[in-house]
Amino acid sequence: MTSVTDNLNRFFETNGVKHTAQREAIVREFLNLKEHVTIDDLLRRVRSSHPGVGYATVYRTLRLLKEVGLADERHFGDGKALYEPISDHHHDHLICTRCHKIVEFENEEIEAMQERVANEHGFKISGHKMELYGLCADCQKEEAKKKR
Amino acid sequence: MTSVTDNLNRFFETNGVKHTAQREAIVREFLNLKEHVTIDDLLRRVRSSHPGVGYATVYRTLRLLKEVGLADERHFGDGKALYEPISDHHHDHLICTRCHKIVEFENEEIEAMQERVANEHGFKISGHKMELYGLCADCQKEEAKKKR
DNA sequence: CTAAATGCAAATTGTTTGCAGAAAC
DNA sequence: GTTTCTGCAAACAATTTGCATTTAG
Repeated sequence: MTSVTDNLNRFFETNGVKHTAQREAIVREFLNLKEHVTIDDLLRRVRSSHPGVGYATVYRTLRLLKEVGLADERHFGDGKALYEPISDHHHDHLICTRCHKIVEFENEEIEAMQERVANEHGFKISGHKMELYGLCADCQKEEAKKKR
Repeated sequence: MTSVTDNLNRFFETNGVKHTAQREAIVREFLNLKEHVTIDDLLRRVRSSHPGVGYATVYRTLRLLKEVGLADERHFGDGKALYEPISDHHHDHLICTRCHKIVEFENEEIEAMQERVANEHGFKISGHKMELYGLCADCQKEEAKKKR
């Protein structure tokens, strides 16, 4: 089980990556996330302890994190990208189309089947994204109300 | 089974949508696609028969198609959006991370299981996206060569 | 001392919008 | 005739890059 600190060290040990205060702040803040962030979210958090950090540095650091395999970037349709730390166990997303709540889940069986399908097409899988869209329990109720 | 012409008619019958030459060209070209296109791809195709059509018109028409439920927009990581006609049977994507080849597939079992997982979380599903990333057969060979 | 990182502003890219003229209905 | 389109150019938003300066190793 890799801890946040492990990953942080792993990050700075990568070839010629220098250890600066702002990187430390960004990477640490990011790796502790359990949720998705936009660049602005992350920058805001980082600035609360390190004012003066610029957008460019966050973008650049996030790109590094992606390259090292510690961050995942996604686009849920709305303009801006969302980032999340790649955690030990992979998970997928259930997204409510009404209130935009996001629930994470994982399911071994589905993953196994994905593997099989990929093999049938000659692919060797390295990752995947799966998003299920629909109404969450609360919003189903709300929708039912509206119809009355 | 809805045909291209059915969908084309359906499109122009939508509330106050006017029937213009450029729309006809764009929509027809688009609905006949079996693959994904970028805006540029589509514009290029359309211009071969209707030169002078502008980007804006393609963007606007594609937005309409999305609203009417005839087009699907996605972002596979690279900057630009890809569009594809929504066909009768849903499918998912296998994407080669090296040559960017895209293979479509469908799998009933996985879909059934997605449904089940969603139910467990109280969700009522209306759609999903699933993308498997990895190396296609050809690129696996290429990669093997490189290592020698 | 040297190579790499920072912050800023300017540049780029993909997409959207305002508007005057042109078509559709 | 009125409303909806079109094409263009200008506007925008997200992200990237160039560069002078600072900082880590």
